[in-house]
Amino acid sequence: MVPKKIISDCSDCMLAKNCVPSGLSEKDLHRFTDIVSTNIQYKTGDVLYQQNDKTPYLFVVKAGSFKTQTTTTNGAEHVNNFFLASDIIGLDSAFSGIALSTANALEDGMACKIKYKQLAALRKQLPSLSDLAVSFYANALAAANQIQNNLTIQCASSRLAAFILFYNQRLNKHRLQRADIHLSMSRQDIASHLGLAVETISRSFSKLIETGAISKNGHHIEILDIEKLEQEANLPARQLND
Amino acid sequence: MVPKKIISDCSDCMLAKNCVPSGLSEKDLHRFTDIVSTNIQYKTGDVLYQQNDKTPYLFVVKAGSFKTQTTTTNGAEHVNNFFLASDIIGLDSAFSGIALSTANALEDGMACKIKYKQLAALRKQLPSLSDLAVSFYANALAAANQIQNNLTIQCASSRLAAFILFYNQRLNKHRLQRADIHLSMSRQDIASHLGLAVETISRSFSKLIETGAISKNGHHIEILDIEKLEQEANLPARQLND
DNA sequence: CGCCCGTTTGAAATCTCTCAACGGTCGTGG
DNA sequence: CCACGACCGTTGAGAGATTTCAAACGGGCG
Repeated sequence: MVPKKIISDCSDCMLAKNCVPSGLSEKDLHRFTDIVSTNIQYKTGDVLYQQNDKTPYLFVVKAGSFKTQTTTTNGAEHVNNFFLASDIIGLDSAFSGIALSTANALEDGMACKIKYKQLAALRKQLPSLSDLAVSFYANALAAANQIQNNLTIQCASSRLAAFILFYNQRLNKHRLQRADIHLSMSRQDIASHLGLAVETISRSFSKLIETGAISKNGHHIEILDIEKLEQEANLPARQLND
Repeated sequence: MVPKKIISDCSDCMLAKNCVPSGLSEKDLHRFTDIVSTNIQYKTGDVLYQQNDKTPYLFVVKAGSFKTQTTTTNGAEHVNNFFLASDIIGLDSAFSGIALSTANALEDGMACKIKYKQLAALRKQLPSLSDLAVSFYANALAAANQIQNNLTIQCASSRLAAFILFYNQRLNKHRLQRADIHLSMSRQDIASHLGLAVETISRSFSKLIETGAISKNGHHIEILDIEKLEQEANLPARQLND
């Protein structure tokens, strides 16, 4: 008997259309399932790979959320990115094989682990995978540019507003359009990601609540007035904070 | 007669080892030269492509320097990136075919223009090009992460120091290790890129000069003490500015 | 030579950072 | 079951940095 179960792991996957299988014909799918370990469980804090270590894998987030962070020479840490369902972790590192950052789980979740070299070999044989790889990278690059833009917003509460909008937009890619957000990362992680102090993050949340743009209960955020939030994110510089 | 000249354009190119030809055998090179316009001249301010326009091309910088910038909904502009010799412009846009930013020349220079769709077709036929494409994207992604990290540096003069180091590092990829830098962009461009006010950029330059890390004459910078500059770039937060 | 633009410098206003204290949650241990 | 401590998040106050507005300087160009 053919091991049908392994194949169905990917063919039944809700996220297959955003993952490698979308670039494969049904008859080639098994060539991918041979090099992927699906549905690996991770608990809060579990590490996918460590900065400067060898990383022979790409990871696709199936459930939960993850973050990548880098430690600079002086010991300071910076959270580079957050990853949600269907996001691919390790695109910047897998090609060279050396991890540029440390990746770990923000909450209990699942991810699929792909052997990068073998995926590259497959890509060279199957033209459709080549386009898919490029599209993954192009999307990651576009997202990085978006984050860059957000980081240059001067006003702290605007930067936070932009972050919330960006996060919500990514959440809504894989669910019905909603306005409630579960922020799985700590305030410290948000602060590090946005280049602000923790206290400033806290105060910025309060400010966004005061204006009526959002409401908040712990790590649970609700967007009450998305237009107001967008307007808040687009403030030209430091000002209008009363 | 075969149009030998066009082929030699790329085979004689100093930057060929960093460009598409490095992924091609000699016999396949003509297939690339058919889809590239080499050594197009650009004058200061010339636009390669405009945000939201269709962009069927990738550009490889041959000489001079370029920038990409995005205009947000409120009209604010942000300089995303600067491009030097051998850099590829348009990786984020070419796949979708819609420009995410506007690209233009910072000074008189040259670039080679590649028809993206035909390059993609070629990539699907030639496995070595597939790896090359991924390596280009992985490098671009790593650079974007580096810029992200620099943007979260709190102290303005540290952020500028990190920018200068990053810029110098990129310049030195294609020249003998040197310490003199020609900054072809305006202070306004640097300010926009780093998310600071123009005046702050100016003052930060003065600060770096006072410490003896660099000297400056208009757009010409010289790194006098690279260790001091690195130390300056690694300051933990806002402080030590006297 | 004068004008325009980009850059630099000065001073005041504003925002963020830092330090500090407080409240709340959670897990542990008595 | 409750008390305690640790950790996270919030709020307050002062110090410090950057922004803003303003003006002066300098080089390039007509």
